[in-house]
Amino acid sequence: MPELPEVETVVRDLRPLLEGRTILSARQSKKKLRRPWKPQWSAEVVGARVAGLRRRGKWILIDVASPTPPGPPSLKGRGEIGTRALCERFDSPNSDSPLPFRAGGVGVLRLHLGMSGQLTVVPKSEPEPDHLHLAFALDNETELRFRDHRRFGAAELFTDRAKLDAEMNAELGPEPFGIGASYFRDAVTGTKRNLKALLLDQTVVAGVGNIYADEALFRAKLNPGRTGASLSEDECERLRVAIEDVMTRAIESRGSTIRDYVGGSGLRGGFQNEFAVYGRTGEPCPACDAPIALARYAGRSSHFCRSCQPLAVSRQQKTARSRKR
DNA sequence: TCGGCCCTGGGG
DNA sequence: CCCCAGGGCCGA
Repeated sequence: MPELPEVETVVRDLRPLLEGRTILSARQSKKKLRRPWKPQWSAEVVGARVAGLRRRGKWILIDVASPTPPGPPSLKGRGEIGTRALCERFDSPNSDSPLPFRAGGVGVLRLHLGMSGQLTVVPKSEPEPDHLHLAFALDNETELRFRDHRRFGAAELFTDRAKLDAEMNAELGPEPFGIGASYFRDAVTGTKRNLKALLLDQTVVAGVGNIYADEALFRAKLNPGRTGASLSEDECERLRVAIEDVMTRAIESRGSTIRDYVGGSGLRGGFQNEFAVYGRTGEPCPACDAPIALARYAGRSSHFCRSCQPLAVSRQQKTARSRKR
């Protein structure tokens, strides 16, 4: 489901709700995610303070100050948490004594929303939804909930932040904002893969998924089936700008909600109302009224305008060009 | 480099 | 029943 704009919206929503808060207890469902949360991680994060929220590509990164290992003995090796003693010990608003964190100890909670993940902060009184996988209590009234009905998501805890960042930078390309023009041109023209596959490849640019690949290709007036190697320098630049542009606009609209997606406080996105091509098969192209076409590239549905995004330069265009010269 | 697969649920 | 879905991994 969620691509970069949706994940960014979740992070922005949750930042003020989570930063500085202490995780008081944790519980998890029995069903496994694609990358499952290990029960021992619950014990490790309880008592930890949320130091910050970040996004890298489609990944959500929650930096937490590690709980102290010596802590209360009852904490160790417990999968099930949530005792009153913990609440009182760590959440006393009057206590300004520093929490017993290991010096310099930092961990990162890394989440991926897969196709159907939702990460929200809600009142505990809200009825528990289906497919809830993880819940972290923040105080007596509020909890952070991660649900994912298709279970393609991921929730993991890493202890070495620098190592995790290095690993992610090795696996992911640059963020779509301010991509170097020469980097992008080389990445595109150096392969015979088609443009749709290129945009979906997280090592080329991080964060683009099926919706925004189609929308960016429409804005750049490029056919998803074109090979990277076939692009001119000018076309590469159009695509680079289109990606940045569509991502920026989508974030401004709080992402797109088609089925499941909600932001960190449960709000739906709004960019689905601005789709030019995605999910609009057969409807008129916003630029030329030709019906939007549907084809399959890189195993994914691809929506585009055959007239605005021609696969090959048409005879008419060739003629027009030669006349110009 | 590509299809198949991991899941659940909704719609035709 | 069939096919489809904002993603990504793994094996031919």
